[in-house]
Amino acid sequence: MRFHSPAIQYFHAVRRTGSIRAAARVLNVASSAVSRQILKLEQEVGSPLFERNARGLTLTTVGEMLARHVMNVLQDLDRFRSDVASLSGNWRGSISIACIESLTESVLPELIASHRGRARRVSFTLEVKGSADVLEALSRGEADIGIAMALRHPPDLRQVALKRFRLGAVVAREHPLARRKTVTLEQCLAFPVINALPELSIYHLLQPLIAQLSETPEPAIQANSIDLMRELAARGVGVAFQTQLGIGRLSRDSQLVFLPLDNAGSPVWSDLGIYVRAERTLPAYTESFLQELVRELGERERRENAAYPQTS
Amino acid sequence: MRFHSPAIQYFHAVRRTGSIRAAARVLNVASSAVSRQILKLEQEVGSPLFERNARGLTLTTVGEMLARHVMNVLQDLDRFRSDVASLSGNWRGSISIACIESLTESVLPELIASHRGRARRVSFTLEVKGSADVLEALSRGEADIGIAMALRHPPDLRQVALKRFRLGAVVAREHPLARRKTVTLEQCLAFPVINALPELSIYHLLQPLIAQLSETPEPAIQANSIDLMRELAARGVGVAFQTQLGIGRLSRDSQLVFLPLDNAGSPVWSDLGIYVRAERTLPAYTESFLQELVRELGERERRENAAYPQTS
DNA sequence: ATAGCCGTTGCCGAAACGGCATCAACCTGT
DNA sequence: ACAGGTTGATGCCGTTTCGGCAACGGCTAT
Repeated sequence: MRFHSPAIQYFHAVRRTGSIRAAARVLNVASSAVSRQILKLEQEVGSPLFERNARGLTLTTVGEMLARHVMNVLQDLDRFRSDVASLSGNWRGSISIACIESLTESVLPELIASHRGRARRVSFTLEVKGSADVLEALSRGEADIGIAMALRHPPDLRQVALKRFRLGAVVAREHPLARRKTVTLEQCLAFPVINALPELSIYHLLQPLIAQLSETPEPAIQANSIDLMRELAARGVGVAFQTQLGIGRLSRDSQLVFLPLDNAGSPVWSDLGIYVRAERTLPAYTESFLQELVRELGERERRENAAYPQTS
Repeated sequence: MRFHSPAIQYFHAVRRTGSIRAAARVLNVASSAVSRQILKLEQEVGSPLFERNARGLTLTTVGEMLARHVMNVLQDLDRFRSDVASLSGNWRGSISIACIESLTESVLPELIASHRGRARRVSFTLEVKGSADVLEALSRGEADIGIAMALRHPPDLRQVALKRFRLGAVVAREHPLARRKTVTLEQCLAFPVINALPELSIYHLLQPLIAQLSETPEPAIQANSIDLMRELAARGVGVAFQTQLGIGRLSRDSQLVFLPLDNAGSPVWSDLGIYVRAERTLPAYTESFLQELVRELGERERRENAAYPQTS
């Protein structure tokens, strides 16, 4: 089903790999063929699409415009293909998800397992990144669905849903704070804390609050892995900070306790956004999974806010 | 700038014309070439795209899916082209509008004249149709912007804006009703009325109200042209019904009087929708005009509702 | 039956495509 | 400064694809 000019796919491959020869290797054709198609494209557009650097190619402004168009075409072609396939009962396809680490502990595994139980023919590609990288992967067409902290998103992305979860302290069951219902930041800083490094968005949520405090907390542990921070907290090393999304299993085993943060009487929110490329219609199977994802996150948001009502 | 496989454009032409030979004439190629490209497409999709009837071709279900994809591709290609052109200062393009008759008297002419004054390189194609036909032309990709009565629109269209205007009676200056501020339907029916035929949406707005009345009005004049009905009213033939949108000029000359309809104390609304194909990003110059259109209609809506406040 | 339109097919020349070998330009490590 | 590797571009040539012409069979309306 290749009824689009080879130039389109060649251009797409060159953009992704950043090199004509690398693209040729991926495409299993001679590099000269790729080079010629790119030259032909540039001649027809009437403007160079790449800047020829010594080490590979970089998109020009016009090139980026064409990249957008080509991405729209290829993604819509995918949708068309899946539409045709689902017509003959072949409900199959592949969904690529880019998300931040908070989702990996319980939300995504459970959701995908349940979805695969119903639709075996849908395969998944999962990539864990920082929030900014999630949005960029989405923009570059390397993922279908993105889940990230709700930063300001570029206009080529569409925010499908926005869910807010309470940020809280995570401590071991035996920790002195474990009996409280909520904690303030000051109370936490009396103990060793496990801080997030700046590459995690938790850092940017907490830093302004810490800066407001008079005393500077003693440095304890800094890490860039939510998973690692959680395991450290479980072993009583200190107080970690995250949303309840990431501690489902350990919390069930009663090893960890989640204590919502109380910042001068008001909760500290962590906003999670679900994103999709704006200029795109999703294949039916992707749209279906997306709906489940939104529903599940909404359900968790509701449950947590019921468990820890704002007036506490 | 033809970097898409000829099959795409051939398919598009065949879908529009409904015949291979007609498409070949439009494309200035031999019919055999078109036939072969269609056959090749069907082979690669693995399913027939057209039903070969004795008199031309009709899309199959798969064919309609491909038509959607091809429309997305070609419309997005247009946007890309205009993006590139506007980069080098060539702000040019063409906007195709399908709208109902109410807009032709004053809204569209003024808006287009003013827009052309600023952007000479943008050309317009205007087609006046019934509301249902406006939506269909939009779905079929034959228009960029559609203005129609706000019916239930198909999911492949996006309602950019919804403006409501009061339906009213239109009478000549000398008409006995002309001194009133508002009128009821019964008051109008005491005089000869100029009815809309069912192909006009005004018919469907008024018919339910007329049906509620005890007496059946005597038939006077029925017409399917808003323009004609207005001119008849101006000559004192009877009472016509429409929104104030269509009587700008004659009203300024004080030949016509607009009397908002009062139906048991509440106004009769005529909802006007502005539509665009959903799976599409508009070229910058089209988007720009669309914004002006929405703003202008919003302005008129505001002005009229101020002139005839609901509590009258 | 005839004339006209329809889509399809065989044939052939023209254009486009891809592979191979080669070139000049550039970066990198010594 | 030099050699080795990598980059994209180009000339040559066989293969594939495309498009025009003419003819064929199927269908409709007169």
